[in-house]
Amino acid sequence: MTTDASNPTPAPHHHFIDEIILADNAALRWGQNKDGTPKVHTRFPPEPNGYLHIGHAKSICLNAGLARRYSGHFNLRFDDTNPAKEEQEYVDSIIKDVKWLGANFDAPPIGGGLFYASNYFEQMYDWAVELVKKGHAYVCDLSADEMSKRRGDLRTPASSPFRDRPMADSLRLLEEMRNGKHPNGSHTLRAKIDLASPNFVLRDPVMYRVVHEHHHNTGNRWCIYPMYDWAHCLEDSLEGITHSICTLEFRNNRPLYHWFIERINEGRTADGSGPWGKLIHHPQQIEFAKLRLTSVILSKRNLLRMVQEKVVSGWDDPRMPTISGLRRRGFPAAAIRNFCDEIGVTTQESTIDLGRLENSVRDYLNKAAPRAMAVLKPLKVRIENWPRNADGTPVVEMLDFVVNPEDEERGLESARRKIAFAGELFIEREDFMEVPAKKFFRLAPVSAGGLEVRLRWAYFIKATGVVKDASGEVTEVIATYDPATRGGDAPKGPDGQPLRKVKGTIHWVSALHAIPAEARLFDRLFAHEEPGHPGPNGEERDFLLDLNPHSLEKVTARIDPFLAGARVGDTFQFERLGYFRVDEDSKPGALVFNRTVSLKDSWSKAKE
RNA sequence: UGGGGAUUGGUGUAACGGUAGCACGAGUGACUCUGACUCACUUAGUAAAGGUUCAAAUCCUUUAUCCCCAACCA
Repeated sequence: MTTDASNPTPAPHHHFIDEIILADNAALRWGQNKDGTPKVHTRFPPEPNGYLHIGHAKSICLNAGLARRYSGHFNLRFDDTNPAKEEQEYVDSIIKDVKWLGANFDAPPIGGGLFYASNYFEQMYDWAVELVKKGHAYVCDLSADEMSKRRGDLRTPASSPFRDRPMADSLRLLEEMRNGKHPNGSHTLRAKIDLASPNFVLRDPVMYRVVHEHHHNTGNRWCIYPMYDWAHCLEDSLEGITHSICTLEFRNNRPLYHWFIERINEGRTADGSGPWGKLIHHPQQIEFAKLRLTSVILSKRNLLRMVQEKVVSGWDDPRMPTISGLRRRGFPAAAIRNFCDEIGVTTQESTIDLGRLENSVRDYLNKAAPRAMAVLKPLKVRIENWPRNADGTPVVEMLDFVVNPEDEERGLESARRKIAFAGELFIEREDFMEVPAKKFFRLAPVSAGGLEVRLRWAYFIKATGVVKDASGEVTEVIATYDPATRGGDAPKGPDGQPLRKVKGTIHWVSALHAIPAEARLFDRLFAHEEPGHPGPNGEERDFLLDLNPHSLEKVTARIDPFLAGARVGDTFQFERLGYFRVDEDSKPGALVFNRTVSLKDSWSKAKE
């Protein structure tokens, strides 16, 4: 159903990272490829400790997009340096999600490859030994608690009694740590930088800690694991990354990123003639503002909590902002990409209205999704003057239905299919009012001032009466149709113009033919724009207090029998209702549709 | 309290000393076999105060507000 041609990606917006790359390329700062083009190599480096979400999509689109734009390469790399939090399940889901988003790390033209930080552990260890030998690192015996106490504060420096430990001792202890001779928390390897630095990141940061734990990739080969700062710059260096793009909170870490590489490069030369061999590649770190969305939680910690506390059905609950949740909800990858491009890339933190994301989805699906008719909350309409066969059964007519009037290639001439009409149907309960409000263009009894309306692609009808149950609720509408309006067009006069017009067109399904299906209607998960916003006295509040109790509504809809053949993942526009995707929970003969997003509705807005 | 950053219409984002523009939203209207889509018009902004300059969103000074940093997380 979905083709890229039907939705050309708009020209990408230029931002400050483009400026940096353009300047680097002009100066050939990162050298050239074999064909002479300047090198550009980016990466997306998730820790496999959770599922990816829309915020990661911004980073993925940025990094892969830059690689594409500058004929560069893009890597997917797992920053798997903490076995305590990481799992294979997350690795698998991340690979799937990144591919689904179209960031082709494993295929030309941008594919740079799939990598694991854990595959570099041996090299990292060698370099750590090198730093000890160069006098830039030492083994510290302080416990985490003691180290924290000795961290100092804004005014006072940190301290460690092990800072001047002889190099030989540190070398021996580091090897013992690696060989499993020491328990968790007993020792760390620390960089010897500046215990009085106003930047806490530089107060002799930990490079390695002892963690006796199984690792999803390296198994039990290691019991010391590198910290982020020590590992990340080396991973980038080993992969030849030119532009290491991360989020704003790593700004304080940038000096350390450079410090480590510079210390390794001490005593190294371009031709390898120095005592320590060849220089290693020194990438550039660039920070940008992460995505924030109104009414959306985007922290792995809190998303994990929602999964664990079963506030949602799982990481892929269609209300979740995870990539897997959005996919299941029906957000196309191309729409997410368009969104990420539209919102821009800057260094100022901002919050995007969730409506922007939904608009990107509507824009895309409007062009791409075939139409169908379905009724969410049915109200029966009986057409009293509908003809019957000799045996008393109603006549069944087959009418034309346009598959997608927004199809750019063919417009209204696009494919048509047949839909059955037999005089008895369901319309949306909302499309009928016993006493019509002002500006209500839909069905209402003629006696109450109701107008003639069009049943889409079928006939003009007028409501002539209602049937009510004991409680006074309308259970059925009696109507008459005009046979001269077959197909939904009014008879035309000699000038070719229709002789009359109707204000309202409503959707319907044939009561004799429609099939039932479950429709899941979603609203935002949180009722407040800033979940967990501070209370009236500035006190902290649990973000779960802002949960929207009405974020999920299930209804039994009546749908066009044509949809019986729909498969999981298929997306349709149910006319006037929104876009719906067939959910994984569907079973043969029992379809489940997720409403991806509703159509804009200026009538419901006008009512308010 | 130290250090590092950020402030342009309701929201997001351009303008790199020389006409404050674009998008989204909102409003109005047109069109319409989806109250959708599309189209037209309207709306509204340089955080504050000083200074430099022929000229300041842009440079300088001060102030205000917000974000990040004292994990053996990333």
